Amino acid sequence: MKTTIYDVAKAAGVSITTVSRVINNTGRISEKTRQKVMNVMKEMAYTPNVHAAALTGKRTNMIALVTPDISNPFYGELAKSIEERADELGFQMMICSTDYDPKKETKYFSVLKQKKVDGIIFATGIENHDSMSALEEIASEQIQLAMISQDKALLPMDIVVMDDVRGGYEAAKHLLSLGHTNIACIVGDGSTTGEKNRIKGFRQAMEEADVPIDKSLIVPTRFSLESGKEEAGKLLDRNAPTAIFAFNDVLACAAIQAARIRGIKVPDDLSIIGFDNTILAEMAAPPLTTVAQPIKDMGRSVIELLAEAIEGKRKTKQKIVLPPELMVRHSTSPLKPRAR
Amino acid sequence: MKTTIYDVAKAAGVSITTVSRVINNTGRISEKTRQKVMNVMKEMAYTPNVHAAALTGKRTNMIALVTPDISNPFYGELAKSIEERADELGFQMMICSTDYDPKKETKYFSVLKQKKVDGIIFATGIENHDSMSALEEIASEQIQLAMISQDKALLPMDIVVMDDVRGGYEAAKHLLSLGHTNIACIVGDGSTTGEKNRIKGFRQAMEEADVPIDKSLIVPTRFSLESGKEEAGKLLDRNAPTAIFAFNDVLACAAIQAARIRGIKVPDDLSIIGFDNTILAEMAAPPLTTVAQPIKDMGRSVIELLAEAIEGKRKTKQKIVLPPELMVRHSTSPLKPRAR
DNA sequence: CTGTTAGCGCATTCAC
DNA sequence: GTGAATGCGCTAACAG
Repeated sequence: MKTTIYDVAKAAGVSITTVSRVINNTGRISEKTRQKVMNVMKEMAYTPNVHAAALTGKRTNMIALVTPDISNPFYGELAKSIEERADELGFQMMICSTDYDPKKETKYFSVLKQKKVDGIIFATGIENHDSMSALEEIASEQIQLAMISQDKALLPMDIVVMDDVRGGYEAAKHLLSLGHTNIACIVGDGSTTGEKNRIKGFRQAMEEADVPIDKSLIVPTRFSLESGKEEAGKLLDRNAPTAIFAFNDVLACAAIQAARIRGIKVPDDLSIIGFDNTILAEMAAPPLTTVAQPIKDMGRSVIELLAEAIEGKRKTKQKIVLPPELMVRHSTSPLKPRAR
Repeated sequence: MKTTIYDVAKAAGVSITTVSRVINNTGRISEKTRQKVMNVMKEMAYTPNVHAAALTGKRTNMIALVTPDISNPFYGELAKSIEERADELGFQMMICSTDYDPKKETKYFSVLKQKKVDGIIFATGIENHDSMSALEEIASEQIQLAMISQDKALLPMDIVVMDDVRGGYEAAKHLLSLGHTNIACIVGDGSTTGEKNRIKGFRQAMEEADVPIDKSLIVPTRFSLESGKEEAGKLLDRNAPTAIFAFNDVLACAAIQAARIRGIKVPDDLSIIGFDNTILAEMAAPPLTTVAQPIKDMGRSVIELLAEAIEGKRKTKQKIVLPPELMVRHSTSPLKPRAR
């Protein structure tokens, strides 16, 4: 049978209180009995029952990552970086993939409350109204909250984001420096804070360079490969931009494909810059020039903030903004004098 | 404060047993009191404390997915398909990314035991010897085990794999049907059952076609993009295969890049076929012809098997073998008469 | 059909 | 320094 604290206590000739104390390193115990208990625990291969501990109010060491889609490389890489650091800090991670479904979101909040996770990291906005009330209960139960890669927390929580304004700015700047002025943007549905900020940065750079922005060159998509190909295709048929700023690597790949079908050469006839720097950027042909999000750092930062909050080391919420980094590869090139 | 089963019982004017019964749908209760209790629970927004329940031996509804690397699209997509079905079946999923580190593996096994997860799905082989003893304890504690995409279970467990022999066979067959005979294979370190079987299938097809196999055309890699590019490059410099069978999509992309650098056109001068059919296959330029693993089905199948085992519906272990599917895209083409 | 009671394994006052 | 006793919230005999 499973060995309990009683078994250990008996074998060590002490009370369960003493055993509990050496486990949690609380109270005062003589070095001698501590050693004895430790040895017995090792011999019996004793591991405390987490649920019994949780029942008395102890932490569960579980955190949850709420993400729209783990199969998306960006979230996959994010999850990995969080998991790595979480493991080091002694936390296990539950994955909640909402699949952009508000119902699933709400449902998950309910189980997270039940499971008494120590903290939750949102890699998605919280869109659903029903979710909000569930979330408020969660917050009132001492469960710590944090948000990553989004900046629309409706409740007080720690936040880690990248400087999207600067990201958009640098992307535009790069293209401008190569001589491009006829630049299109392939965006998503425009709802996320990230997108809005990227556009803002883009505008800023264009204004500084005194290049007017043609609104017909800003094309929305559903953030998917299919949708990206379609919209990029229409764009290329309609206008003739010499450069495209895609708001993520998937859309950049889509643009490459759309160009390819039309016999437009990247980067010779058309420069394309992506965003995120996921594995796709390396894989693409040609390899993608892209604005890198510091995924690893972002992941580490959130979980560290969250851990601090869980341990009660800090009561004030914090916001960390990390800088983007331009990765120049081979999908962008100087504007050719007689291009298109 | 958190509302407990006592609060509900009091408010409903019944005993906690009755409440427990309606929660778990056990025993016989009059429809009337059941309704009453249900209403009260809803009004009070009561959710049972999972830990208290677990303490009495009830299931935790937690399962764990042990994977080498969730940031790898293949495992990401696998995780997603498992999570989706798990959610439907009422299970939450913990992610354990071992990062190919035996120590982390062992450590995870220990916490999984503590947490009393209902079941564990291995998407990795179990390599570590220390892990084995930990695993045996786990198995002895009623925790159900399953393995996916690998077939080297050291303990009895349910298994879901793809027919890799056939996958290798179909890849070779496809290339042969296009007229290729000078075919190279880019493999990994050769350790997994999947690889061995793919080679086996490849050999089989070649033999049937009476095409001799040149062993120098089988090049090992570390399964990474970098390593793949390097080895593919050496291969192309050294021999001059007209086709390459890469053992996963990452390696296929690597081969495309290596060819590109050398001015070798895909698929005109060189046909390349991948394996897995991850998002990379769609993204690649040209889009990759590849042997699709039925990731979604595989994921669904394991979790369903596991759930059955957890619910005790079946005592005998089962093995499901799913068929691969050839996805013809644009990275392969008929051998040109005067090619290279 | 419903209620009483005794644990599940552990943390935590209080005493000693 | 150490231990006995109590309760965390729930399930499962056992009685009615």
